[in-house]
Amino acid sequence: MPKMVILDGNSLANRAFYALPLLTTSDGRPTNVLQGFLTMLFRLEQEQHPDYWVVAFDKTKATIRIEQYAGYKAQRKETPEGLRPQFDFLKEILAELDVPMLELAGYEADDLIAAVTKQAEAQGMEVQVYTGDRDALQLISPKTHIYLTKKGISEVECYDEHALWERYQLRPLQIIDLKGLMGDTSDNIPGVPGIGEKTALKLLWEYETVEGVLANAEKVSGKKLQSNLKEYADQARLSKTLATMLTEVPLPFSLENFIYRRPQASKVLPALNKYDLRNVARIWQERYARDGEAKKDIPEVALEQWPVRELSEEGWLAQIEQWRTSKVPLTLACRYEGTGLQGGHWLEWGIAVSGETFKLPREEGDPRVVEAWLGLLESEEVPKILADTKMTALLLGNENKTLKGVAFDLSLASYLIQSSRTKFAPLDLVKEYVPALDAFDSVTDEAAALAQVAPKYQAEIEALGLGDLLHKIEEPLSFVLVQMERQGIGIDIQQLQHFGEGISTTLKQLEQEIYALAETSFNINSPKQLGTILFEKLGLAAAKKTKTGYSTDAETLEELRSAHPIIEKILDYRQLNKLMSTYVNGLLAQEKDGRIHTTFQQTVTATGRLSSTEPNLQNIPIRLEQGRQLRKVFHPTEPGYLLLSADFSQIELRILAHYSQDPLLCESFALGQDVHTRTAAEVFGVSLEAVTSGMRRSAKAVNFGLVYGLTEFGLSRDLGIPRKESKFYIEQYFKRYSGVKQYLENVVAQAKQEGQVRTLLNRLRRIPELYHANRVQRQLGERIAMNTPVQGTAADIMKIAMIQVAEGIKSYQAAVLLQVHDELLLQVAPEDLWQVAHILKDTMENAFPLSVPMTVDCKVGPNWYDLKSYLPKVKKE
DNA sequence: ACGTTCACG
DNA sequence: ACGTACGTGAACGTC
Repeated sequence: MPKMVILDGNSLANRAFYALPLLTTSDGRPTNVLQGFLTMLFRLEQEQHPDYWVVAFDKTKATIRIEQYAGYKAQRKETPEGLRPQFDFLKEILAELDVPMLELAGYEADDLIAAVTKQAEAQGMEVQVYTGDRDALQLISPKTHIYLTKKGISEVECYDEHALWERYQLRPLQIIDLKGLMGDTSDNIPGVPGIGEKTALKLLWEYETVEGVLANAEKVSGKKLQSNLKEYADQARLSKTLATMLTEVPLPFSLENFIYRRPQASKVLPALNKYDLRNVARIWQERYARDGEAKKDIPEVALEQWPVRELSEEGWLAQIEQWRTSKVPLTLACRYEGTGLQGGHWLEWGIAVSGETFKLPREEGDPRVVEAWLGLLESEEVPKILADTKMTALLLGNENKTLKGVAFDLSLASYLIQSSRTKFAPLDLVKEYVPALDAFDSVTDEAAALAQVAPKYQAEIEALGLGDLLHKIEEPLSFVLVQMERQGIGIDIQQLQHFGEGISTTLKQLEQEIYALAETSFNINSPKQLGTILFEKLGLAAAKKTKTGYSTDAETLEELRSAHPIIEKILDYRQLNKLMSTYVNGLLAQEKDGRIHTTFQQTVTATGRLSSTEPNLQNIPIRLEQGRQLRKVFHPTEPGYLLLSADFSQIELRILAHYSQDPLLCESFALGQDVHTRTAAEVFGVSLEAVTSGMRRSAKAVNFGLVYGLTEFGLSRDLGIPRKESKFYIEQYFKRYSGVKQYLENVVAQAKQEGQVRTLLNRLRRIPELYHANRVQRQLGERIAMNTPVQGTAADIMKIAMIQVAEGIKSYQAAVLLQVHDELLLQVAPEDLWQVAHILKDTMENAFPLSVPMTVDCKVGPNWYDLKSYLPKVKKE
């Protein structure tokens, strides 16, 4: 049954005005009604999911009732000063929210509500009326429920026939009689003098209606009451008439005008911000985040069943030929066994095109048909719409076929629209527009569904300006990642095992020493058991706590280093155990034919970076020498080849310089200075020559922090200095680098306005945290707003570089093996080293020119540990 | 399934 | 008074 929700605008606004303290915008406009009304509106929207909704308002002209009774509402006070303007503000915001409003000259909101209710009931709808006015209880019916505001405004109480009976022992229409007898001072309905709610109820319980009461006036107890009923009989009848909500209103339009449309974030947030309605914006944003971002203003798609066309072998050949020449986009679904790199292979294809589907199974298929089909998949000319380009390309690659002609990748599109999404399976992609869908019945069903939602994704990509990012960066990048994953990186298993044996020996020793010092054996890997030993048995002072108990992380233990000899052993144990379990054992488990093939995830991070799994080759140790040794086991897959690494120098700070145009930061890069040294000179007010290593270290931490959204706490912790000192550094920094300060403030302010930020290449990240009820979360949102454009732009630039590098080195004996955010690792034949290194450096430095120069440092060597600088930086004139 | 810890940029 | 630097993935223990 469709659901119609009707709101009594005037009544609710009044309620809100009196229920809430008088809040104002910074320039003094009152907003408490807006806050109260909208809070309630959003709550009911979320809880009730109306199919139709409308807010009714009084029209401030003479109403029919004044013709009936000159005194009607005469006693009513002037609308209070603070309330009146809020009606206009409210209507303005409701318009932005696409909430239909209804007002009609000569009628009160009450009457409009009654008329809409009756009409909606007649059309078989369920009706909910939200009001603070008990008069509306007269509308209750099996189909209509009234929601009365409780104490505040956002709390409501639902009345149906049963609840009404519980409360008053009256039937809905008797509410009119109740008012006829007792009157209503606020509307100046007189009623009968001496009759309040108590007496009126008693009379109605006995005699049902005003007419019944008047007819039996002699029988009622109480002389004064009897005489009043006689004297004011006409007034009682008139009062009853005045209290009756009119249902015969000539509504100038149909209920279709009240169809619910999901408010659009792009209109809602600016409208709320205009009135400083931060709390309301927060509620909206939370709801919007919970519901799933992309659903916001997207209509659901009604999936059609597309018929499956059966073809003979000759028919298939003819059909494939027809697709080859017609070049209509084919939407593909693929069922397969195994996974991309583990020799997985396709089982059947679902093909959807122009309202029809086709199923091509590998098994019964005529080999000629399969060959022809694979030829089509390899054709650049035939456009394909796919759910997962990378997996498809890997599967085809397993039989030496090269996927070409990808016109639209739905997973990547969805990721660009909602970078926070976690599920990109075909069913998830379709469910975004067809929430009720549970499963696909067949591969043709899946292809048809994908084909029907694809235009929605395409439209959304266009609307958000993400087309170039999708087609020029993410889609081409998929193919580069496929090459890299297939190539893998060489790993020296024997060396790794040897490395592991050394660690094992040390670990066993440390284990025994720890047990001896603790005078008991326990599981050192259990933070819980370790905490008990350290802080209870050994009585060490617990500094931090976690949710579940004592904190035993390295930072905490470091503080205790001098307190007990066991601490140092534990820290060593932890470090070695990490190397052993995650790296030695982890990598050994992943090795195949002397190589490691990672999987690069292209739709995981919120910022646009890649991630690497099974194994993660983006977090191989480097900072500590002991772990760094591990890099010795990584080498080229081809004998005699060299590893060539290239990393962007200070890419994030350069992007910050570009964004902020801060003169000092830009100059520093333009002159090719050491940026940390320059920062130290500025912050400490000394010459470049006078910068000490300590000063540089502090400045470096500040520079790092900047990119993360600098905090006093973070900096003080990072440098191990008091908050006061870190505060001083930050102040000094922003004094000198005021352009950076200005930029960071601007990006946060803009993010709060728009609820999102973008990178230089237009990548989008929505930031619901900015509107979270929790302050800590909101501050996180601000740091995200500062960090994402910088980190995300770096990711964009690296992706462009990867595509160009892969293309640029094609004719050389070289391959890209890994990407580690700001580093590319290649292997190259010695004879091609010089040329490939030049191409690499040149391509990366010019992938996306900024207003400051980009510098790439190259290194070369036999393995990932022994790398020496190559192509030393050329001083620019 | 979740929390803690720690490896990387 | 609180809880904090941004972005990830893996191993392990605990529930």
